Amino acid sequence: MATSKLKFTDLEALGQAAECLRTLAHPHRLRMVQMLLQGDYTVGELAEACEIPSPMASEHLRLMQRCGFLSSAKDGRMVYYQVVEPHLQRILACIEDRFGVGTAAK
Amino acid sequence: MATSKLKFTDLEALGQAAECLRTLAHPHRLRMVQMLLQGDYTVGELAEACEIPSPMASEHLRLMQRCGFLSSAKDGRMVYYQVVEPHLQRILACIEDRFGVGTAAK
DNA sequence: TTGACATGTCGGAAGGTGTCGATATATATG
DNA sequence: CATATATATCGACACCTTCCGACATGTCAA
Repeated sequence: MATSKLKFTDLEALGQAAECLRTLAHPHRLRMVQMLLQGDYTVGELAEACEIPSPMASEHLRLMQRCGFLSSAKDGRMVYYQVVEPHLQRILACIEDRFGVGTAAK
Repeated sequence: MATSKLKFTDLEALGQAAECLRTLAHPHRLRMVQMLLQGDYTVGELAEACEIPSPMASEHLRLMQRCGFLSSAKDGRMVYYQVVEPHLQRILACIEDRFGVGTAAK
C-alpha cells in the first residue's frame, strides 16, 4: 500500500490501551462499571449484584482504580466507588448496543 | 438504592463481551484492527507493521476471526483480512481519542 | 472495652494465554 | 518436476490471571 496519510497509534501506546482493555474484560468488572455509570454503589452492593463475595469485589475495584477507571470515597465503614474515566461511558454504550441491555426494570 | 428503572446487561452476555474485549486487548491485535479499519492488508504486511513473524500474525488474525471481528479473502497465495464487526470502529475511535494517534503521515 | 460489620490484603492452586520452534499446506516461479 | 514464498497449524513452555480461603484493618454500637 502506498502509505499516503495513514495514522497509526504506536505500539507502546497500544500496549497501554491493551492493558486497560484487559482490565475491563471481565464480566464482573463490566457489570460494576455499568452500575457505577448509573449511580453510586458500595462494595457490598456491587458484590451482591455480581454474586461474588465482597473481598473479591474489592479486589476487582482495586484493579480498576489502579487503571484510572474509578475513584473511591469513604463514608463511615462503607466505600463508594465512582467512574472517573470519561471514555468508559462510550465503550459501555458500544457493549450494550452489541450485547443488549437487560429489561429488568424493577 | 431504590432500584427504579436501571437496566443492566445480564452476566452471561457480559461474559461474551468480556471474551471479545480480551481478544481485542493485545497491542498487536489492536494495531491490526486499526490498520484494517483504514484499508486492506495481507498477513505479511500486518506482521511487518507489528514487528512479529508472519505465523504469529496469522494466529492473532485467526483469534479475531473466530470472535467475528474479521473475515478473510484469498488472492493467490496472499490472504487479505477485513473488519466485519461494525462496533470496532467506535471502540478504536475511543482508544485513539484516549491514547493518541501517531503523527506518522508519510 | 467487646462484638459485629464493611472492606482490604495475602498466599497458593488451577486454568488460560502468549510466544516460540518446527512443521504443514497452498500457490507461484523456473 | 523442484524451489521459494505466503500462510496456517501444532506442541511445549513460561507467564499471568482468577479464584478461594484465611486473616487484617477500620468503623460503628453497646
